[in-house]
Amino acid sequence: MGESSQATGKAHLIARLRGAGLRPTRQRVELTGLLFEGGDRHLTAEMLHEEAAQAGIRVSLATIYNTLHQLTDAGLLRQVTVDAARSYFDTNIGEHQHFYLEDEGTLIDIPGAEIAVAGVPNAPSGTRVERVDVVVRLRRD
Amino acid sequence: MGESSQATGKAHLIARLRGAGLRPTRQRVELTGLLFEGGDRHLTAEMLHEEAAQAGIRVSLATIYNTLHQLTDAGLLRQVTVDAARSYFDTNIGEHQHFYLEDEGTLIDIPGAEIAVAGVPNAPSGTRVERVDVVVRLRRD
DNA sequence: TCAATAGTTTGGAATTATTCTAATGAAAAT
DNA sequence: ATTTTCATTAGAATAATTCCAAACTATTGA
Repeated sequence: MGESSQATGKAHLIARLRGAGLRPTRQRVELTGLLFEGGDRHLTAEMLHEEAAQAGIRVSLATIYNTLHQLTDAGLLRQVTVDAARSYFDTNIGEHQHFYLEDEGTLIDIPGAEIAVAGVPNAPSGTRVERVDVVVRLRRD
Repeated sequence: MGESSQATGKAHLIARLRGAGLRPTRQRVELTGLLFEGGDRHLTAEMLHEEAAQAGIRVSLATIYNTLHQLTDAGLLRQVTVDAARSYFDTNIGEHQHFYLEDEGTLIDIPGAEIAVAGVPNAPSGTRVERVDVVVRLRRD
């Protein structure tokens, strides 16, 4: 019963997908459920695939990739490039930056208000700044 | 004559490799020559391999990768992660940041003095900050 | 100087993340 | 209900990178 604000907010998810111009297919609804109903998350395609499997959701890896990219293009996810080996997708699309724990491959958000980059030179002519990414790389000591 | 500061500073290259604890093999000397005798550069393994080929240097791609990583570990190169698809290696190891032209996959240095990051929170306990990377992503407009 | 040792290079196979493809299935439009 | 459009899927294909075992080279010590 009672579909609390988070759990199983299916209608909400469907609206979200529609808003992004995406058909609310079974797979997309279930994946966006996993993605957006657990606070801020940083996941790779493999991680999401695994999580879907655990949850009993049948989705191919190809669809995982498709969906992650579509959501990214729609501005509902942000792709984070910190490790050449894999791509992370961040469900937090607000302004913020990251700590990256290189030893474990873990990302931690740094709220946008706390951090500031000063002195960025003008973008070369013919280009515009799309985003400024800050990655604070950490090592266990 | 004296081997001007740049051109054909073979002895210099050998000393550099020795200093890094690496045997000055033919391949390493030639590759470090390409890397360090042309100012600040940003290259991928494939780019260096190609460049070596052009210069008539016979080296396998495996050795290119080995050498790039060894030089990186020795602190003579800095690996730059801006694109999930490939790794760049930067011959400028001084403090600086980068513009990244996403449309062309090109990196441009931003001198360290010009840019500053303020408000980085303390590193979580048990970790230390290894480096703060700033990437200003550009798009053609 | 030369053999013994330790470290290096190499081609090709192997691995890994990701993308592509063509066929099948499902949602939207008529 | 049917057609049209878009999505999903398994598996093949790609691309960057790493691994491997054999062949080679620098260094060391007699």
